[in-house]
Amino acid sequence: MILIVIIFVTIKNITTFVINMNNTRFATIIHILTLLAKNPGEWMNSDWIAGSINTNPVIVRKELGVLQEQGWVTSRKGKDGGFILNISSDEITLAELYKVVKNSDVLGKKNLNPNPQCPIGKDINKNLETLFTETDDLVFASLQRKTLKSFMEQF
Amino acid sequence: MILIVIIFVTIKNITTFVINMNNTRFATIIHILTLLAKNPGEWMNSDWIAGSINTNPVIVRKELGVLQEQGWVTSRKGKDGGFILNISSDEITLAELYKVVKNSDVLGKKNLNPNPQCPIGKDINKNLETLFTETDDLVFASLQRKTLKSFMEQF
DNA sequence: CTTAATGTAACAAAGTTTGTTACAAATATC
DNA sequence: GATATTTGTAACAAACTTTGTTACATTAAG
Repeated sequence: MILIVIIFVTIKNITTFVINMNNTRFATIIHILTLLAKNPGEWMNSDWIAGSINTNPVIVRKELGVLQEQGWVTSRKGKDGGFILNISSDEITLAELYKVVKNSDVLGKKNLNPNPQCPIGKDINKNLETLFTETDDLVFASLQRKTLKSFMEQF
Repeated sequence: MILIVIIFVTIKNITTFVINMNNTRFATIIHILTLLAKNPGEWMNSDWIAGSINTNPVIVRKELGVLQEQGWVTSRKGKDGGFILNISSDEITLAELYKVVKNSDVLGKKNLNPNPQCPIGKDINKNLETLFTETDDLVFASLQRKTLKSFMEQF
């Protein structure tokens, strides 16, 4: 008995139906900080870090620039240069990390100009704002209870 | 017995994960459903709905297609056609709405191929998965306590 | 038959994120 | 001082997402 099953599936324009927000920045900076926290006092360079994450050293340096602005990291140029953690890992909460890379609300964005002459359109964004803020606050509160140290100690 | 299965799948532009929802789909579908809930028994057409949201009717019909798949909405073609709510608004939680539109974690996507020879890289995605899931569950639990009805009654 | 509406494919435009190249500036070591 | 190495950053390119648009087949009412 020969059963030949040919399943031919063509999926077109899949992005129309799939919500995708692509952003690895949280994953990237927590990876960087975990590496630095695990290697205190060592000047780790962007090439090495990029090799661990499997990304580009320039991306790593850009993110490290952000982390320096927060005062969490110090850099040293030149030979044997690199980056070290500038603060104890239990002084950084994941909420602070999230804040650094967050660029929209958890539930997304509001539509820009709902119709002010429609009873729903008139108030939708005010009511969404309440809902979106409440949801974000919940995430923040949870992340505030977690530190880089506790994350790092899992490794 | 010989079983030959040929699965030929052409998938264009499928992507994987996301950080913050950087889009308006949640706002759009909750707007649509609020309109329908506020006008029970009325066949509202996509043009009218689009006018309230201030977007394109085709976008609205696409989203309404998704809502129909959930069984929440019924459509009628032709003259005097349109859409009505097919279920009581207190039977739809915002968690269900979110699920329809969400395809990524709140904290974003993971880096794809962290270095398995690095102690951090080796385990980072496993540990991020735990954190990401916990955060998502929190959001989901909160939204599960809210219904379309309670949202709609604010207007 | 005409008019009006959904359903959906295909494409276009706009926007965002990630990766790359290039090079100046800084620093350690010889 | 010369050399090698590393950060800092701008400018650009590539890849990917999201939203909007056009077009038209299908359905239904009158």
